[in-house]
Formats: sequence, structure tokens, C-alpha cells
Amino acid sequence: MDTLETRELRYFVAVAEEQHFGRAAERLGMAQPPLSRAIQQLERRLGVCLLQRNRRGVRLTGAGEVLLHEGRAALDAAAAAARRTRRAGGADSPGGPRGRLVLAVKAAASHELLRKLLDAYAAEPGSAEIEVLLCGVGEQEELLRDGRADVALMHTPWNSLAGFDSEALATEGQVAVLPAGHPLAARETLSLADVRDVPDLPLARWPTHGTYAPGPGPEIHNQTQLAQLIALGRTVAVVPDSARSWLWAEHTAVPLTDAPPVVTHIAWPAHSRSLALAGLVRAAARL
Amino acid sequence: MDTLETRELRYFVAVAEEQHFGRAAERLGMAQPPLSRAIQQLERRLGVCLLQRNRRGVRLTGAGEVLLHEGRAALDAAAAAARRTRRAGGADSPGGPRGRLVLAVKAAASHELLRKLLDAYAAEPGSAEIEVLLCGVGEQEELLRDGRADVALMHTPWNSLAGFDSEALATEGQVAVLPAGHPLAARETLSLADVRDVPDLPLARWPTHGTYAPGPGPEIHNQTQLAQLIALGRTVAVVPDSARSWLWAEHTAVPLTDAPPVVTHIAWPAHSRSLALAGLVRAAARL
DNA sequence: GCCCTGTGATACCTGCCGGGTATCACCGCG
DNA sequence: CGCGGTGATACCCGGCAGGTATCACAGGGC
Repeated sequence: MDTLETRELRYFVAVAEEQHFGRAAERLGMAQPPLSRAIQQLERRLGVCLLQRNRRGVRLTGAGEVLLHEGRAALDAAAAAARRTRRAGGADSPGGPRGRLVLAVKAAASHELLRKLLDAYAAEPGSAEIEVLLCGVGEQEELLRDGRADVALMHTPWNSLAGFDSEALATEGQVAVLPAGHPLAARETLSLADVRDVPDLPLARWPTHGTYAPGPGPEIHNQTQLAQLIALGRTVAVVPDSARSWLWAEHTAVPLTDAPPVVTHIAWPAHSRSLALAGLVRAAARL
Repeated sequence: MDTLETRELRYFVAVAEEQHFGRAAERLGMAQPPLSRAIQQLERRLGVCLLQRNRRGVRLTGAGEVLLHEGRAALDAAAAAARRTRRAGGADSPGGPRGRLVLAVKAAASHELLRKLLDAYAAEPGSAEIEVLLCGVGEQEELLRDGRADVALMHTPWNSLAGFDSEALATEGQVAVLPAGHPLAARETLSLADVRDVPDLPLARWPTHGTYAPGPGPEIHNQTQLAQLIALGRTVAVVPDSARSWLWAEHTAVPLTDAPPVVTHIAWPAHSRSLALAGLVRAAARL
């Protein structure tokens, strides 16, 4: 039973994502006919119909959906193998110079915790160099999977820990951030229902995987935008306690009674075997 | 940044495992020179030295160790993609005919639980066909990773749940299985220390990944052997409560007070999105 | 009805590279 | 000092990945 080449997976994923041979070929930097042929060969070798060719583009079959998911995972794994091997390059003597670690953190989250973690780890004897990779919301999982990062700080319930090993580091509640002058800002506590149904303050919407869910609130993509919009009295946000550190004078934070608690985890690929990583996790567990 | 082809990974893993170009080439069904060249190209492309060539075979460098691990994972992912896609082949209409599920179970473990699970799931409306794949101890993880199975029953602490999603189904204690006539068989309970240090009954040794750890006990590879050796008064075994179902008249089971509890989990690849799998997990959770 | 546009499929050619055979360079060993 | 066994090198060849040109077909204007 012959095994799939990553080239074939790359091609298929491109076609499946673009839903269009021509655009996929362009993205891959090649002509369309060889792409067509490669996909046909792939279908023949798998003995499965992956795409439904219509006039006007293509659509995935059930098997195609499966291969899209599994193929992405396999491509990530191959990319991770290359990246991690390259980074391990210098350290030839086994057990000798421990490599650097790349730690993925959502930008502007967990200041405090991150600082404590880095300090605690740096104090350990023989600790490796830690490179902090700041990323967007939810990007940590992809970074870990494709090897751009070795370890990440993740925040449930926003991040999914599926497929990773992890250790919980801290739990915090959530607060509603309101314009200082707003009537609700005077309250001692609020419920989620309170902030969800304020007609003059629709909840801001973050992009998930590059697209925005439909809704009335403004579309934002960074914390500065959010802060400004709140200060202008245009929106309200629900954020973890620790976000209080970046609030403005024009903001008021009110604790939410029924918001799910936010748990910060340190997470890493389940099969990881790095000494440096083990040390970092140990340091984290002692916090 | 060019991506590794699975062909290259296959070659490297073979060489790394055999620690010998000639044998690796034979295993791959090719001649040695192209293999040599392929590995050199790989090293050049990664900019990393993977192998230390000695007279008398080769040894892995640190980077080579990394690539061996990561490469195996990537190869498993690619194999899984192919297998799962092939199996999804018939079901073309999305959401339509749900595919079969392959459930990996350690042979002869969890009779009772397995029976209940299969019955409960079969009673669900629209349940898929379940193929039970009996495997050796610890083999479930590999089967899930490379796509030969979709879901497995695993038993901690023997199986590692790292990298999988799982749900605990049942917990049980462990018992020592002794020859019926043995002095210890008269005891009400035993401790691990009791059975570990019986000079005339050395603990039997199971192979892990095909090799046996050194020790005084007999080397066994299936339960029948074990049962026979215990009946002959040559060894003692520590097994979960539920294993009592296959004991012989010549055996006596004595509860262990300090053995770690055995938890049976249902586990599946973290990124899985199959409807049928979701149904099975739901049925399992209701047990 | 017509052609025009844009889709994926086909035909055919070419150059590269993966793989084979023969051989070399090295080294430990009897 | 040959001999066996290691991986590396030299060289050749065939297949296949990729390119160009073109086709078949379906809509959509006019």
C-alpha cells in the first residue's frame, strides 16, 4: 500500500481550499494541467472520488473532507519535523547543549504570569534560552502543530487543548469592560445576560480563522481598537481579570458572576521529548 | 522553505532504525547508493548533520534523534490520511451514510465493558457498523495514530493518553494471580511488595515494543502462556480485577491493597470529526 | 440562435531526478 | 598484507513531474 507524498497532499489541500484548480495552481506556483493530473492520480491511487467537478469550480466529497483534515494534519507534522530538526541542528552531542525553546503566547495576555514563568525558569541551573513568540488569538495551536513553537500558554475555554499535553497554571474570573460613564458601570457585579443585551453597546466581534461571525457589534482585530471603541462608548467587552492591566481611565471593569472561569495552561505537543521543555514545565508547575 | 517529502522521511527513518545503510536499503527494496545520496540531500536541505558515519554503521546525532521522532509522527499522519480517506470512500454525500468505525481493543481485556459498549451503541438510532480490532498490549496508540483504528479502549497506567482525546469509562483495582496452592494464596490481601519479592515466583515479563526488559521472570507474550505458567507454579502476575474472568481452577486471585487503580478509557485522535465516533463516545459516556 | 468567457481535461513534449550498476576509499582484523 | 564490510562516488537510464497548446463543455449575454 503506497504512502501519500507530501507533494500530493499539498496539491490537494490547495485545491480543496481554493475550490478551484486555476487559483490553486497559481498559489502553488505551477500550471493548471499538471495539478489536474496530480489530483486525478491521487484519486486513482486512493480508489476514491475526492472532488465533484462542476462547471464553475469544484466541491469536496465526503472523502475529500476527510482528506482535507487529515492531510492538513500530516502536512503540519512534516513541517514540524523539518523545523524542529533544523533548530536541533547545532546540538549534536546528545544531552549536551540544550536547544532554544520557542514559547507561543497570545500577545498582551498573561503579562504577569509570563514574567513569573520566565524568571522562574531562567533561575534554574542549565536552563535553555526561551524565545517568546507573540501571536494572535487562537494561533497557538497551529504554531505548536507545525513546529514553529515548542510550547505555548493557552487559555481555556478559547483555546482547545485537544492533542496536547498540558498543565493548568492559573484560573481567573472575567470582567465586563464598559465605558466609564455608562449606567451599567455603576453596578457591583453583572451577569452575562446583562452585557449581552445592551442595545447601545453591542459586543465586539473577533475574527476566528480570519473571518468574522455575523452580528451587530463592530469588527475588531486588536486590543487597541477594542480599548478605543469601549472608551468611545461604542461597545463592551468580556475579558479575563488580568486584562485590567491594560485598561484606560475611561474604562470601568465590572466582575461577571456567571462567566466561565479562564484557565491558563502551559501546553506542548504530546510526543515531545525535550529536556529543556521538561524543565520549563517543571518551573511552571512550581509557580 | 521546502517541505520534506514522505519518501525522504521513510528513507531516513529506515536508516535511523537500522543504523545501517545497507540493511535499510534492503528493507526499503532499493539499492544502497541512492539511499546514501537521498540522505545526503536531506542533510544538505535541512542544513543539519543527521548521522555520524563511522566505519561499522552509523549513529544518530541530536538532530537525527529529533527527526526520527518527528518523522515517525509525520509518516503516521500521512498513513492515517490515506487510510481514513480510503475508508470514507463510499460515503460521498456529506452527512449521509456514516462510515464504519474501527475500534482497537487489547485482546482479552474489558470483555464485559466492550460487550456493554457495543450493545449500547448498536441500540442507538443510525449507529454505524463497528469493527473490533483486537491488538496486543500497548498497540492501540500506534493503531490510532496511523489510521488503522478510529477509536480505542485504553487502560491507564499502561497506555498513555498523550495526544488523544479520551473519556474515562471504568475504574478497577488489581489482583495478584497466584498458583492455588501457594502460601500467599491463602492471604486475604497482599501488597505490591509482597508479590515483587517472592523468590520462587518471579514476576513474568511482557515485551514492550518487541523487546523484553532484563529480569528473572519468564518471558511471555500472551495470556495463555501466562495462565499456564502460573498454574505450573512458575510465576505470579498482577492484573486488573476484570481479568478474573479468564482465571483457571488452579489460580487464586488476591486483591492488592496498594496497586494503582486501572482506568479504562475510550480514546480517539484529538482532531477527529466523525459523526459516528461522536455517537459512540456519547453511548460510552452513558454506560 | 450566436459567440465569448471561464471551467477542468487532454495531448504531447522535455528535462530533471530518482534509482540502478559498477566501483572506489577507508578501516579494522586476522 | 590481503580480505571483508562499511558508506561514498561516478555514471547511465527511464519515468514522471511539469510546461505549452488545445480541447470539450456549460453559461450568459446580445
